[in-house]
Amino acid sequence: MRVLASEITGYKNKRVELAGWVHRIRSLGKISFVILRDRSGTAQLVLDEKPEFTHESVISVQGIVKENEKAPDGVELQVDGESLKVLSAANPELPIPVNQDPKELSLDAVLDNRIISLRIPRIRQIFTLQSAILKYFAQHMRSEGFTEIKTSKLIGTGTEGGTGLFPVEYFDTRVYLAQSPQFYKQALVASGMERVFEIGPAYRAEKHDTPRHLNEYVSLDVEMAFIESEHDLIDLEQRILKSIFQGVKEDCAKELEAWQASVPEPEEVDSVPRITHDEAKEIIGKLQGRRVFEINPEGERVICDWAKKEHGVDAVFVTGFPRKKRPFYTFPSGNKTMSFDLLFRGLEITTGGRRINDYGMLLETLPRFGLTEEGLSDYCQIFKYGCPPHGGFAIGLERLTQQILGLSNVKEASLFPRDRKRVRP
RNA sequence: GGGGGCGUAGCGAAGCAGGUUAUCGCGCCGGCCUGUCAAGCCGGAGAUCGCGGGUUCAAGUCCCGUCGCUCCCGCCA
Repeated sequence: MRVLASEITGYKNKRVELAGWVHRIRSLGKISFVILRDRSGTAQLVLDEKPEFTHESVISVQGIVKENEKAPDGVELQVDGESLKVLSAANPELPIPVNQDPKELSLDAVLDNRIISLRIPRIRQIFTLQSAILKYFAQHMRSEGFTEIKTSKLIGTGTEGGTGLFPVEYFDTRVYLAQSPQFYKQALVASGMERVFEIGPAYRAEKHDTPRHLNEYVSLDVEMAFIESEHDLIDLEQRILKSIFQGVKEDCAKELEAWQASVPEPEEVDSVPRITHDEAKEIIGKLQGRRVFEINPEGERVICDWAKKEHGVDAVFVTGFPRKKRPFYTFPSGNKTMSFDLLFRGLEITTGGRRINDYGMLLETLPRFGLTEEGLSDYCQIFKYGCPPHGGFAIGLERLTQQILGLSNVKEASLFPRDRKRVRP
């Protein structure tokens, strides 16, 4: 019966089968050591002959688990040569090394050879951690009575004015890839679900090419009824982040350690300051010694450094964005809005806010953004027949992953990133 | 969309006051080796120097164009 590499310690002096990829071969002639890798980790095999297989071939072996202080983990598998099976031979000329530190590899080499680079333990850890984020996000949402939804990614019109749309040929008409599930999650709140969340792709046809942009990313979307202001949403996001961070800390201790990374403690999440857009500009201006008109990426880093120093946490909620900086559906508050961003370790990972839920207010607002009721008739329908006050936000999955691990490029946090030039593999 | 940097073997790099056969590490192939831990030692193969054009007796090296990558800005999650 097959056991996992990480489990053999529990099978001392027993006969077991291991199966996996050949991670490393150290042949000394009459004795050879092979590091076998499977989803759980690695184990050392001892062979009495020179291996005939190549690195990264998939093999299965049987043997007795023996204790030996000279073995890497104190135990190793003394392989019964007869039992060795090469299940799938790998070409010896690997495009990139799997058993070396990937820090030396260029991002291009890693992404061009994605199928192979994901075998590199350190790289696969990124996605183990990302999986934990997804798990604890969904778990937390359910614990607060949110319904998980999956909405169409083919839409008739855009929602996030300003951001580009990818046109899609749809029979004899043209539709677009959704920039966000914005309209649908609002519609479902109004449908009576009250609280919904969606984990799904979002598409942005921006020609940006930066270490923090993807043209396709995974959005952790939340929308909730019966709120009064963005502060209810910030409270919710803090609870979500605490769950995610605690879960990641429990499940991914190994990954965090390997990456020399850490997640904020619950007290730190609780102490993330909430400052207005105007206050943020003032603080950044003071620290940079010049007037600040917009919060640019450098400003985002500066304000997070400030939060770290003043509040002991490397994150900040920025509220009160001016109306013209936010989409038309954002609930106004004077010439500001009930909206917020979350900057985490110098990068924006969330945008959200209360939405306009009053039909009349919406109709008044549309012209200010050059929009018409006719052009947004489906959307306007949501508010015609009773829609509670509500709001929501979205967390960028890859960005959150990137910031937790300190990755230098968000593409590293996407299994198969799509950017301006890359549509493969 | 604007600006900077870089393209040399499968991977990572050196060579760039122009000058014989383009160098190093890892990997790969062959040999030796019974306790390896990025094993070690010996030998070997592997490069149209991104592509196109130009200057020159001579171009990886200089000039122009082009493609690709990368970083910064704008915009966003």
